[in-house]
Amino acid sequence: MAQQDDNFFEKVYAVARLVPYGRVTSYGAIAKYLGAARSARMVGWAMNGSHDKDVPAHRVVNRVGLLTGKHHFEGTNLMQQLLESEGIMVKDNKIVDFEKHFWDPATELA
DNA sequence: GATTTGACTACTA
DNA sequence: GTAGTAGCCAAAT
Repeated sequence: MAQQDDNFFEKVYAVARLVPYGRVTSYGAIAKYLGAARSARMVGWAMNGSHDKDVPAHRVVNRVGLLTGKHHFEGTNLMQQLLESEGIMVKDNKIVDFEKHFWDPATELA
């Protein structure tokens, strides 16, 4: 059985896992890649269950690179710590040079 | 089956 | 420039 999973959630997880080390993406970018560009919220929703999956949700931020979902992590700085651990600079819960670290699946994966 | 919610995004005041 | 509201879509209650 292919693990493609037709579920919207699984698609989000799949893309999130494809995010390369030291890169980040936005909910809208993933949503767009899934064909639901206007369902950026769905991506975040899917992330709610990402804890059961090995999904690097810390690499997924909002369109401005703000760590909006950090509240959903265990610690208050866990998300930032993970990002900094990958060489990404985080300032005030926001990714520095977000554009440089931005990884768009629709562009990178095409 | 209808209502609420939700880790977003964009527009408008 | 900041703040608030509206629009989207899909899942959970």
